[in-house]
Amino acid sequence: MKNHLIPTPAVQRLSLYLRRLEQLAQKEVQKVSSLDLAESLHVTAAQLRKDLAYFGQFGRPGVGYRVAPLISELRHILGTDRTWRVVVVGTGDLGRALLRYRGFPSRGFQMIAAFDISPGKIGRQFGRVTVRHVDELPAVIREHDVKLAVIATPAEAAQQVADVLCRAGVKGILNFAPTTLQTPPGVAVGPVDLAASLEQLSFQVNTAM
Amino acid sequence: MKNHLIPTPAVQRLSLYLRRLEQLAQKEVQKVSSLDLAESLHVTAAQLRKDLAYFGQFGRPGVGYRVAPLISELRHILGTDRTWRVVVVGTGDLGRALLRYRGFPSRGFQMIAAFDISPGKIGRQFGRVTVRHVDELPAVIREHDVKLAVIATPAEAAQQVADVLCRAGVKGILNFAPTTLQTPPGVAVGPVDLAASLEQLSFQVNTAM
DNA sequence: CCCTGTGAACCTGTTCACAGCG
DNA sequence: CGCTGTGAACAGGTTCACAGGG
Repeated sequence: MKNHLIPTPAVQRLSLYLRRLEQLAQKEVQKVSSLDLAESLHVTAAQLRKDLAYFGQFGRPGVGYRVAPLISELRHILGTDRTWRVVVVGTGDLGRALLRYRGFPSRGFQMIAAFDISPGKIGRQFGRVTVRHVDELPAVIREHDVKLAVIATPAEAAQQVADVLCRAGVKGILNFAPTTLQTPPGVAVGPVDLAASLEQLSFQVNTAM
Repeated sequence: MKNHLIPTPAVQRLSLYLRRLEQLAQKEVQKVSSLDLAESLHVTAAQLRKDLAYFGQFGRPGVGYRVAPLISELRHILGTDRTWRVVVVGTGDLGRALLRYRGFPSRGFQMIAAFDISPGKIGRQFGRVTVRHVDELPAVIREHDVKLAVIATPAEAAQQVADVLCRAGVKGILNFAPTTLQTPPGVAVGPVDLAASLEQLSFQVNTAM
């Protein structure tokens, strides 16, 4: 609903809660209090309750939250109560690892196609998809109504690829290329900078000494 | 110095600035204004200036920032004006991709060893390192005075691995396993949840419709 | 009595606007 | 005159503390 009333960090934590809840469900835990759930995630109980409260009333005073229903609610909020078809562009080591990453299917993401520009890569099979030439991108995206894409190309190619993706109707891009993408309004970008992640650790370790 | 006066998001943006400045340096750009630098990164000029100002006065009024010196300053602040030795634990697809990732060495991170527990993996060569048994972890970490590690194991193994790393003296862990790690004070964790990153896009795409 | 949901207080981070220097 | 550095105003998020329901 009023999306901009909800803090972005709160939505990010929703993913964190969901992940933990699924661990609990696997252990057949039935219910959990905000305190129990929060403390294992380095979050305060009050914050967890507030985060959930942005979206509705899912708990019972005096009892806590029932695990299974809350999982369903969170999946619904995050939009992963359905399966998203995803394409991967760039089939270097990283692209291939993402194609085969086991954590995606169970969370609602299915890698349906991979693209590269190198003749040596095209036709090869990674995971359960065969690599196609980037020229086929728009056709595949339209045919399967793909809304999400992963960019795992070198930085130099990333913007071009993003342009093609946007023109073909993709609405969200997870970008592993170390460059900032320009996209039209309505297309979300999730930047993942692996080197930057290590840099942040470097900074923290450095300043703690 | 007074670390807790500096907003965490500001430090994260430092990585972003550094990345862009290195692109500019490669194009032999000599100087840049806060406005030019900021707009290509979806950040405001005022924010960029304030972020830098937390650490010192690096620009010249009327001129802007000189690219090369600012790169040096940022590297120094982030602690990447030296090379960090890093170990990777877990040599599945993702671990191997990280071992070979070309973006690390140029940003100050050298992968010096890889570890696994599966007999089939041990002894194999990935990138320029040979996979060793996890039992050798403490010895290698102490021998090379390793401060940073990457965990790319299944979730079930991650906490155990983290415990070993912490006991051996590692001070920062980049965690790709989909679980929240418990670490003693003084050990920083950088969580990277790939599925969660896609979930955030899913949420954004969903609520934009 | 336990635990949620929530307004209000608080605090952290961002934006504004301008003084001041080259 | 252009652009930085920065206090002051503002906005956004988090924590507190408690009312109220099972």
